[in-house]
Amino acid sequence: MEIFLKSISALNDETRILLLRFLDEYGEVCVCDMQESLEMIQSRLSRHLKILKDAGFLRVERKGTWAYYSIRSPLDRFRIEALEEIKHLNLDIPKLKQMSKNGACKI
Amino acid sequence: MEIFLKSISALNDETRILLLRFLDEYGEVCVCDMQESLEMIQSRLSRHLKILKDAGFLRVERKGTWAYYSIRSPLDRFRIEALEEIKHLNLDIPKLKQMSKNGACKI
DNA sequence: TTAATATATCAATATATCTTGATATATTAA
DNA sequence: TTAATATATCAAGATATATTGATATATTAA
Repeated sequence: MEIFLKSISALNDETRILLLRFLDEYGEVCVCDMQESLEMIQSRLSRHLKILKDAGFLRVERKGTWAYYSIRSPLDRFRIEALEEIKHLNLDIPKLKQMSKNGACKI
Repeated sequence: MEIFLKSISALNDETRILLLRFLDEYGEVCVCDMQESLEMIQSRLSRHLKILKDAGFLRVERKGTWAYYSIRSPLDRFRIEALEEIKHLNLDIPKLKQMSKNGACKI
């Protein structure tokens, strides 16, 4: 599918809108911390992160066992405006729980 | 639904992407001409036009029996960028058939 | 290499959206 | 007002997408 159409269908989901807002807020977050913070089961989270990455919104960096996701940079103007609009939605952003620090993550 | 989310779900359909591109190309077009040009049955066309209008992309002006649709102006930056992206998709735009002129429209 | 943890993918069901044909409403002209 | 044309909405089945639990793969440490 064309990348713009992919972006649109990626944005067309409340879970993914929240993921974008969350990462926009906290920067670089590992999957296990997202599971805790957003209270999502792993398969669901992983699926949506992949869709956002394939649509050009996210980048991943692996550090050992963990995968750290963040908003890709630089973004094109369409995606920048989309993130701007998402910011204006005034969503409730869950607090970031950093289980990965001090090795407390046992997921 | 929030207007931005409406825009996203409005864009998440190939038929509507084509309608936007078509109106971006030809300006102000009446529904009966769109039916002819795009070879869509009336109910389908009407449904998609309503979704695009409710999402803030289109405006309608009634002139007698006919309803003329066009891209709304001014548009916010997100929608401008979206239209720009759609332009770059290089879609095949059907020729405009103006049956409404000279009263030839008998749909 | 093995065990433990983290992440990705698969398959089935549930949910949402599109298309179509039928019907309802609106406008104009006779 | 009635007839004709244009547009909008409704309801049903068809199609696409999301969620979930199960399973597969990858990485690290012992």
